[in-house]
Amino acid sequence: MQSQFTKPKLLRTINNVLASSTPNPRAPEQNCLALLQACNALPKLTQIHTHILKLGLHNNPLVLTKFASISSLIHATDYAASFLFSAEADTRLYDAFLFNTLIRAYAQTGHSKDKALALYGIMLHDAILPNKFTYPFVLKACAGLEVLNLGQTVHGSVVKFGFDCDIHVQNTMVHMYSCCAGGINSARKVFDEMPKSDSVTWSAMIGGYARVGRSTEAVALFREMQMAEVCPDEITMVSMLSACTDLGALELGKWIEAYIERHEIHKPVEVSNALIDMFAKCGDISKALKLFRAMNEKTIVSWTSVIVGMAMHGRGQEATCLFEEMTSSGVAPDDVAFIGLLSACSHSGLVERGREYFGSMMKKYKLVPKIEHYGCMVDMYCRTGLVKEALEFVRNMPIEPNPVILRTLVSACRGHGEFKLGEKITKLLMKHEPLHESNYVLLSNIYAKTLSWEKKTKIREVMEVKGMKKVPGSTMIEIDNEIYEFVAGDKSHKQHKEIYEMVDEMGREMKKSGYRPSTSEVLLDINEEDKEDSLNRHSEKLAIAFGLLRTPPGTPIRIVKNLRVCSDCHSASKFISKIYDREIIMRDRNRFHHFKSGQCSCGDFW
DNA sequence: TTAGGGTTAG
Repeated sequence: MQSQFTKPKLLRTINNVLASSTPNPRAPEQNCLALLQACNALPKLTQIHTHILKLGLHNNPLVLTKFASISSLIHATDYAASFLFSAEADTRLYDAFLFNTLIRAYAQTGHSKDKALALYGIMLHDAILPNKFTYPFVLKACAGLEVLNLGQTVHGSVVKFGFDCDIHVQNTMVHMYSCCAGGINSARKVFDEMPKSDSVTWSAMIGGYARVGRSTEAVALFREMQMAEVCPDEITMVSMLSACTDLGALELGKWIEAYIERHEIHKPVEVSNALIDMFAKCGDISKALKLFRAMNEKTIVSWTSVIVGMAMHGRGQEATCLFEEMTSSGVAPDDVAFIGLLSACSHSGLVERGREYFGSMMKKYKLVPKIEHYGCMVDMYCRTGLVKEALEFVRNMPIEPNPVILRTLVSACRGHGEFKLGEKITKLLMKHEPLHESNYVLLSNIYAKTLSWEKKTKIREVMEVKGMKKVPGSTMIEIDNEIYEFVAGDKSHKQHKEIYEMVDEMGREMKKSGYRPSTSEVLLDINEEDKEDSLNRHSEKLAIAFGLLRTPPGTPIRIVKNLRVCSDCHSASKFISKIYDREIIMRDRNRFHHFKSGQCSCGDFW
């Protein structure tokens, strides 16, 4: 459109026709189409709109379709829709192509996907038969809105109208189901029943598994894809890299990188971004930085990925430098970049800088802070022990604090002896979210800390009655391209005997070096000896023991914990890194810990 | 004259 508009001849045409009081009566339709072709801005569109009405073409499907398509190109879909679906319009005269044009426009824009579905509803109401192009748009809208029920209804129509053998429609169906909460198994069912599949089909399913955190299945499916001799493309690679990132599987990630090179797979910016994110979150931040520096074209996503990576590795200072470099290079930060930046300040205890950046969001960059940004600030105050400031900040927030923020406050209260206040906030939370298990866990932990065992037991009983369970802590380790997962007290592994012997040996050696188990962190009403035993069976220690057994001396041990690392395992890892001369790289829910020669990169601040 | 899968945070 841009190039057409700059053509002076077309400009003259549009102005001449609009100025003329007697448009060519023999070809009003062509006249309008030519006008629309040359249109690239809303003021012109409104003039053409008047023109269409003047010529009595408001029921001409050809003109209306062109009107809709041009409108969507210049982001004026709402304007077109209000004209096309005004009270006077006879929408029964419209065809599928006309509807598709608007549905596509709405399905592709961020906040208007519901309008795409509304139009599909009108289409069915007016008995206008959808065609094979309608469904990919409609399903995309369902995927974006994550409306499983509606998606299932649409699935029914697809079957009813006989479009269920079209591979494009089926692929979007897999995508739609995999985007909706609780829909992943339906996605797999559609996937399994497809008579033919291509790289899009496999990427949609692999991406779906990666999205819901069933990354082991994503990896398994990629192996099946190779067996089925379907060639993966760059999009499959991005999905696979997401899965590696989720699993913390550095070796597999490196293999994917090599695969891309070996098969000369096209490397658009999204692939590089996914690689940066993978290396950063799998523990190799220097490689992530190296890739980032080598990129010719950097997008806001590239910058944000590397900033977040730095933050996770406790290099907050460097994260802020990268942010400064980004803005000087002319890339404007968005709200996601600010979440990365603020969490970098939070993770590195840069309170003053965090405050300054938060202030600059509105003043300098005209961005309105969202609840997540307020959350970062509360997190920052709480981590640094500034509980009073955190409470003051929440009181002065222009928006209501969400449960995430309240839970951050409660944790801080527990950590800094403000038990009464913590209890008060938690009870408030439980009123609002009676089925959210972490509220109960928080309260139960406060009772454990204040040695109120009776109250704690009662909470646990309530949880049991309501059928809630605490998410079990687990630690993963990747050895020889296999991923092993341990939970506390795990005996499911073939080598569990050797692992427990190793754990005992580790305990003896650590005690010789001055390690004292932090039994105060064990929130159970048991004696000291049992507490020690319970600490030794933590998933982190089991994974480290397994790593010591199965990897060559002197090589680093990389482990991934699903929750925040416990303080005893944190302290034990320091001792182990020194005693066994091993670097231990641990990713927990929030960040990385690099243990080396008895020290941790986080400086005990996490 | 219209179609499908992908990257950053939470």
